[in-house]
Amino acid sequence: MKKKLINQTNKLDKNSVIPVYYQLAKLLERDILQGNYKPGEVLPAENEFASRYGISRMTVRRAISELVMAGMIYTEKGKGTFVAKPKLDDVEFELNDFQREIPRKGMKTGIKLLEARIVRADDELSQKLEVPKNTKCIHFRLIVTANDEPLVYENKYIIFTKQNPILEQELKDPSLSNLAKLHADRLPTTSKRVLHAAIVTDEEAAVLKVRPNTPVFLVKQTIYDNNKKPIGWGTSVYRGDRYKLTSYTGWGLD
Amino acid sequence: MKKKLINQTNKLDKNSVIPVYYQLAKLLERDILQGNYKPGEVLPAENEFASRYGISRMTVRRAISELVMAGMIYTEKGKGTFVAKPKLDDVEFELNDFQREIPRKGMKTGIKLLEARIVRADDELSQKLEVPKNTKCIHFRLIVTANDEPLVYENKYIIFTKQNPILEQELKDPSLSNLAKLHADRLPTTSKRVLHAAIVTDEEAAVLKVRPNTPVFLVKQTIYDNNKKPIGWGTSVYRGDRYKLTSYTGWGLD
DNA sequence: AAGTGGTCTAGACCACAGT
DNA sequence: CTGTGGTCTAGACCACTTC
Repeated sequence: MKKKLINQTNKLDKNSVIPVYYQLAKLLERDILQGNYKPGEVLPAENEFASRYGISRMTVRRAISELVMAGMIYTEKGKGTFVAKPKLDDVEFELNDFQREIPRKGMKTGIKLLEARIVRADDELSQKLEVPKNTKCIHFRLIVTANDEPLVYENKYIIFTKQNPILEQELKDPSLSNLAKLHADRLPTTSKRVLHAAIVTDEEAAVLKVRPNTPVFLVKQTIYDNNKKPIGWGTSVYRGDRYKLTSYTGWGLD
Repeated sequence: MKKKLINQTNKLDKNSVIPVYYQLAKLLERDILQGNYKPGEVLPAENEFASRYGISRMTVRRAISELVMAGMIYTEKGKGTFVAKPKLDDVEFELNDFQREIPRKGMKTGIKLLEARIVRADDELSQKLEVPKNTKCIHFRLIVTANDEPLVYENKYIIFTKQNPILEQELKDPSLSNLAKLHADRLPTTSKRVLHAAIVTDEEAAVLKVRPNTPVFLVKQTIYDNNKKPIGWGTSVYRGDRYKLTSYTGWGLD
């Protein structure tokens, strides 16, 4: 019988001022971030944790509840508790909602890959990705369309570490996190986005087929692995005449 | 002895398929939204709820936990459980963070009230506020400055229902929700904001002292009472050369 | 039937607030 | 001191999934 030896060196201190549920939650969080439990995998049962650590099942549930709220794991009644996949595309200001909204409004979306090639990091890119100059990177240039009208123009760079062919997958989901998964050997866990108000450059105006001085949302995104090291960087230019961001706050929203 | 009669007609159905903690949470939520418990007030103790409804204290705690997560109430160890004040200014895309960041960066902020007078609702305003044309409203025009440099230009309208003098309070917190509290007799509970990318109009450029064609964030906000009826409406123009929005998603952010 | 997570109980001890 | 919320226990029954 093969036994999982995860946590073999880890103990919970029942006499600590730190609550047991919190210790267990952090312990599990660490194991998940370290990859001892991988996304999609099932965790040991609650009763197993309870007997393994000599604590009550309710305490185990409290620990699990913490990670569920953090979005790291999820539960399925009768089946078990599973490690969630990091959602890097749920943004605070929800710019991505528009990509999902467009199909619902009866428009057909498309992705046109303008360019995908290996480049050497210049000054700006080496600084953004925290790598030496001339490091090999993959550069993607693409536009997102709705009913053949350009809506978004994107430039994305991934540190080149995995010799993968360019597949259809890129065209189905050209998000920075997906590109990183396909072309880098480190797992993306965190994403930073900065939203700017801007005016189209001449190049962007030509690609998006808009007049000069059109207002745009300019989003600069960096994705990181679990050690906070950058994996990829990119910019997205959203047509300001077609996009807006909505947010509700307060009570009674249900 | 005076007894609170709140919930006198409300019962929990222990045999329902709906969990007891959920029933209790919804019951409390309704009481809070109806104003039976007001913001800042202390709720009955957990043991009181337990004995009042004949359920375990742990179940009461689970119900309370739901509302704490929803941000409607908060707890203080040794003191009690209290009704929270609706935070209408915590925005999903966190535009307000900049108002708070500026002082931390050593700059002194100021608010300049350009205008505050009673107006009659025109077509657009009557539509936004869902009131008949010519309804009395208060109109505020103001700019927010940092080191005497204009950063934000705002126009705000509140339905006129309370005969209050213009006080210093408006200048300390000229947020739409605060203005509504001061000049309307309905409690604001919900806020909707829509963020646009835009270019300054001539009037805005003059007030903000920026060149024409400067990119800006244009935020249109509506605040509602607990019946989803609008109380106020306003627009805010943020200098795009000074503002940017940042958001982090994923794991390991702590 | 066996195993899982979801709910609930009736206690218990603790740290902290206000008296 | 009493009352409060925070934590924890050792059970229990349920609905659901899988075999």
